[in-house]
Amino acid sequence: MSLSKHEPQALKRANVSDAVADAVRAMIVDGRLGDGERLNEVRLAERLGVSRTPVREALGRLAAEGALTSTPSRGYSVRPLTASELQQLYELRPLLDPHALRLAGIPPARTLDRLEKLNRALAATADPLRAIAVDDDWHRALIAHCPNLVLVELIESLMRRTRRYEIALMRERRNAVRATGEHARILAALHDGDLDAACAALKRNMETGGAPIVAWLREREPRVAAERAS
Amino acid sequence: MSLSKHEPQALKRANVSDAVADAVRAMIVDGRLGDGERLNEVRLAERLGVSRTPVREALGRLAAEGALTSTPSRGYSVRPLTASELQQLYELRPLLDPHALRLAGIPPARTLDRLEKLNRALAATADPLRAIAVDDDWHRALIAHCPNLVLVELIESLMRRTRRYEIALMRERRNAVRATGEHARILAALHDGDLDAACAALKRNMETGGAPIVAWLREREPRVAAERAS
DNA sequence: ACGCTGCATACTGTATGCACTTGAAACACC
DNA sequence: GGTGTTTCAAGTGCATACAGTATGCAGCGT
Repeated sequence: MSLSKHEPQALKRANVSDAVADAVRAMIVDGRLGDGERLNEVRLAERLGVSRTPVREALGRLAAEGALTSTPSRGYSVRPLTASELQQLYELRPLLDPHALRLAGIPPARTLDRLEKLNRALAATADPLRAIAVDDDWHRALIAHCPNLVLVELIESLMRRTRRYEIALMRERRNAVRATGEHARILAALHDGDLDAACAALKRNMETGGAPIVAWLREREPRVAAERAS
Repeated sequence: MSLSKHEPQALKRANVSDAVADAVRAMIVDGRLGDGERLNEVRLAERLGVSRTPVREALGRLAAEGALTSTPSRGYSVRPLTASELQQLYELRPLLDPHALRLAGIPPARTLDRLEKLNRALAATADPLRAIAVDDDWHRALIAHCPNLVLVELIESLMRRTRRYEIALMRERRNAVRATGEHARILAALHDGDLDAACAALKRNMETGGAPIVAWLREREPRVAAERAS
């Protein structure tokens, strides 16, 4: 791990604690902090060049978000997701995303253009990590016009909670599975003005999306548990 | 520290900050803290007999949960829900609850017994505030066997976020609207082993449930805005 | 009388210090 | 050699102290 001991990272945001929260969030999703890893408050504070207080606040908020767990007198650690919990997260998307799309209705032309552009970018992107971000953006754009913002925020939250494992898988297996074909079918239905068909296709897309990641974690889980036991 | 002459909260939990979070949560739902009200850290700390540090941690976590908002240099305040946001919360229940029930399947006999008992208690409860709790319990019990715990937790979170307004309405209008009839229809379908019918009835139940609260807030909203402007 | 400016106060945001708990290594004992 | 005990270091949890910022008010000027 690259640690610049004395000069902290940018920490641009107004509140220091928000900045710390962002920094730790980033560490979690991109794998610098592994599953179940314990966070040392003083080291974190030193590394970021701030005191323990804003660090503790940030960690508390991340715990409230579900990214960390706090065990009494032992501080915070990265909350590991079980394979079954990850599966449950993915199982909600076939329910929520089509509903959001139905509420959003057929997107306007400029959004359809953007969706096609994003899908071409997805096909063209070599970096699998970048592909994950583009895929997320595609789904975000698809439901951008949904009037139920609580639902949109909910879907975003599901995406955030699963992203860490998608990235971890992509780091191991370099071959990204792209859903460009399924996206194209959804777009075709939308162009035809067939909202029902688009929602059905989106549902299928969401049903298949999570399977490889869950399978990967399920296969990997016993190994991790064994490591932890030793 | 001056021993508090008035110590309203037990503060039982192991962590002080958790206890504070619970206390503030309770203050919000039962109306001691009104919409948009600002929280003074020192007064809160004194009243609960602790220092500011755990208070700040608790407030930060409540903000992460969405119960409070933090405005820079002005601290935390109770996050008011707009009528439309409240409506969006209620609009998700007809989607989520039936799905959870379908995943749960027909409940075992002892759960059905419990549901009928709760429904009779709902009909018999005079106190409208107690009735809200019983109704929530009924819906919790209905989906208790749902294997997707993320979904169950999600529904609980929606219940928490709306409860404050249900209680506020019940305080004004003392007449509670009981859904015992709709519950009975759902139970009848479950007794018949007809899961589809039960889910459909539950969907209707959820579609009608939120309307009066949303209407109440929508009617009340301009008045509140005017008060705040003055 | 009205508005503007500067000051005082209150409160938030951050840092630091202290006590207590926990985990583990060293040690004694079996 | 293995096991139970003691001691000690590391680290969290809470309290307090300090600094920066917004807000209300008084006084001044017009």
